[in-house]
Amino acid sequence: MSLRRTDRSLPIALLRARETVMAPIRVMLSQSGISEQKWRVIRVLEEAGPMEQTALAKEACLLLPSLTRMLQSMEEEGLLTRASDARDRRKSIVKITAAGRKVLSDHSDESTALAAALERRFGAQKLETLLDLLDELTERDAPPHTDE
Amino acid sequence: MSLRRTDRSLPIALLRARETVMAPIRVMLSQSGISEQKWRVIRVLEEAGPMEQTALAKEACLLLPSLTRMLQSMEEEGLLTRASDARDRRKSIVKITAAGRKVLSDHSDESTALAAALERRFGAQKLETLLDLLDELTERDAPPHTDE
DNA sequence: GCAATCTGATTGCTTTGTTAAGTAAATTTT
DNA sequence: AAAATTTACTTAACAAAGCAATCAGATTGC
Repeated sequence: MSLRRTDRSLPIALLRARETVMAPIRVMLSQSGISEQKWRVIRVLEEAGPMEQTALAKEACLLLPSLTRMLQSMEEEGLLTRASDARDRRKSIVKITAAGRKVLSDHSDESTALAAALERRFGAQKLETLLDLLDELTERDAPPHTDE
Repeated sequence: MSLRRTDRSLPIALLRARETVMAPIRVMLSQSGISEQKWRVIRVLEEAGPMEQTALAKEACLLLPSLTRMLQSMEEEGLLTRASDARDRRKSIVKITAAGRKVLSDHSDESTALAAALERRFGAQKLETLLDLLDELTERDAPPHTDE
């Protein structure tokens, strides 16, 4: 039995790195009572525009049942709207509202400052390299698939 | 308001990358009914030896309350033991058992194979670079701390 | 030596994750 | 076109995460 050292295990290393990076962001978000997940949802919506839930779930790294529940409360809070697609009435199109955008803009400066602080601490060049590697790893293609 | 593109946001990029990497591992673990979190706990315990819960929580990226509850069931399952420290009876020292080690060895081969497959797909050199960057980012030192 | 504070772990409550089942609308098959 | 299948989302049920409050054992100040 010879498992990798945990700090050379990619899943664990990714998780630890994320915890480090998220710590100050969690502080920021907790002040306005918005969860990490809701923050991701509105960021994706703002970036990608109105979209259906399945795509949104994928982009925001959430499972559809979790998303369904969250969207219900977020709709009640007025952060977004849902409307069923005219062409395909199974689909519901989610769209960010002005109030949703306001949540983003309320935290925009601080969020940018945090990102800048990280960039200073870690190095702009390294950050670019890291992001490139992560994007490449994530590659929206087929999964590794070794067991067959 | 100018937030980064989500794929250039480190927290989101880390999360998406992790989801990609974890997918096949989740398949492996689900077959033996062990959760991702328990897997991390026994890996850390095996690697670092007996340790108190606060340190274990940090290494395994869990909050103490979550860990407390997990340890209760893992102790019942015989994967580990808890004993209160003689010197400081607030602390409880967690130690992996033979049964706990067996869970690791049961998945050792497959786990190694998955890691190897990833290495082939992604490139050994890139993987090394990525792990180095992640380790450096995680750096067990003070957090960024910009708000003061 | 006792009150106040700090630390490590636990418990309670709400939200989220997870799996499975269910519903409704589209698509495919025959 | 009716039946069967697939797709998109929802609901349900239960485990786990996350946060706040609590408890017990140590430490510190007086």
